[in-house]
Amino acid sequence: MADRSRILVVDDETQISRVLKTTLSSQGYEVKTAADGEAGLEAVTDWHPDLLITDLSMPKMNGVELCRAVREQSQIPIIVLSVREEEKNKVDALDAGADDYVTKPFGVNELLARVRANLRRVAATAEPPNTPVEAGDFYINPESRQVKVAGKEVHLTPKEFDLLTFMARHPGKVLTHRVLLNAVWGGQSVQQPEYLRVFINQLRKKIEPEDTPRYILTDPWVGYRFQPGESD
Amino acid sequence: MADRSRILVVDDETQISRVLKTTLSSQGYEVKTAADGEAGLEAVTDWHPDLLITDLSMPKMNGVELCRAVREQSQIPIIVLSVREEEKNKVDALDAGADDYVTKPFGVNELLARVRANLRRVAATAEPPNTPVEAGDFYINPESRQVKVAGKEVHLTPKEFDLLTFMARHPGKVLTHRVLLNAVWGGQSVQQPEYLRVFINQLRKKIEPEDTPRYILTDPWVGYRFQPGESD
DNA sequence: ATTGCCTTTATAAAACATTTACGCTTTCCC
DNA sequence: GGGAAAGCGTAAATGTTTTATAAAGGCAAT
Repeated sequence: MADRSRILVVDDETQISRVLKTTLSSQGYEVKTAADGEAGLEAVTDWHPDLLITDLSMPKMNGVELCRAVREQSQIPIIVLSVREEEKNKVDALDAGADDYVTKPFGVNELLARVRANLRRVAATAEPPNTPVEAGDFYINPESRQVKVAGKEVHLTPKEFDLLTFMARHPGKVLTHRVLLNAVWGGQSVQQPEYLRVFINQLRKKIEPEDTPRYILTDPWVGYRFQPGESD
Repeated sequence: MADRSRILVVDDETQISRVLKTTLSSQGYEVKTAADGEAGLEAVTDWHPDLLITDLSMPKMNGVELCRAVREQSQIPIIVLSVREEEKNKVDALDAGADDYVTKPFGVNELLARVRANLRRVAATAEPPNTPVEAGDFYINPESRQVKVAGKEVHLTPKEFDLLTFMARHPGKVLTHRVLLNAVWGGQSVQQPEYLRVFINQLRKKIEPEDTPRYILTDPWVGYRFQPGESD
């Protein structure tokens, strides 16, 4: 990442693509453009951009579908360009995995600010995957796959372990069903929310000391939240 | 933006235009006037004002049409001047993208307060949607879905959360029923205004410390307005 | 055949959204 | 003015979706 950040722009209006390319290039970014969703997805796979800017309405594959497809393979920030006050579509896009949206017509400076903000955010998020997680009452060692809760060792099955580890890496945040399913079972799976309930339940039986959950909290209609213990 | 803010006044009554120009200029704003909607739109395109004040009934192009046309190209705050008899038009204008309204006859200080409030609001707009909203007594974190009011945490259901978040992102702005319903329930929904009443009520019960609303204000016949606390 | 784990299925309970109802106030219209 | 209509706040009933939980079926490794 010491290199220049790569930005992929997906839009069927060549006029907008060209303006964006010029503007972003002048800021020191490396820029590529694609004219529709399919080409965009291909470019994500081949070129590995650090950030994706995409229009919502496009031929071949629209913005929401593109978001979903990209999320199958990558966690890069996605900024969506939407027209007018279509709050609902924006929400769909955000649900599909987009990180941000900018409403057309937009100022160049606004877009640049969003780009910087999103690149900065992921830079702060990156973490070494094999470091032990220590938080509150929990100690999780990914290498030995050892788990201790309040000093006591607990035996977890692989899926249980993956689930707990992922949640422990994002303490306090609400993790939607989609995110959790994707993290543990991978993108292409049938992704049935039932899995999640079953495994959350099993995890709780092994982890929660009392009857009412204290570590794994449920946010109805949204997802689950992991609270490692003591303080917030 | 270190420059003086530019304000465009669109009104066919030259008497009002003149008064506004004098008043606003004395406050350090740079002011231009236009006598009808078409001239106003042209001035928006050419002069790029930071804020627009417009009358509703005008020759050539009325205020509602002007709002819609301006919104095609710009997100600047729009304050609408309306008279009692034009209640309906006022709501139309707000739906068409206006941010605020002042009813004639109005006091100069009232108008100045609205101008300041609306200029201040746009100054703080280039944030990704997942950044926490901090305003007045409120702290709203979309990522953890955590809400704090005056330091105390409050649990909100998803719809309540969506509603509050949307309002908090547009503090001080008049939000019509249509806009709110659209933002929370989406366009194609049945859009019954009853929903809004019920949820506003529930939000108030969870948020308002006293009996008389302080944060969520109702604008009768128009919609609601969110005031995060302290000032204006 | 046994064991351990993942996947399904089934069902009761909980959480939430929607709808209905009603008293009150404000506007509208004659 | 005065009655009708519409908007608002509020509480409560109803309906739907989501969740917790147990348990059965399947598959691979031992």
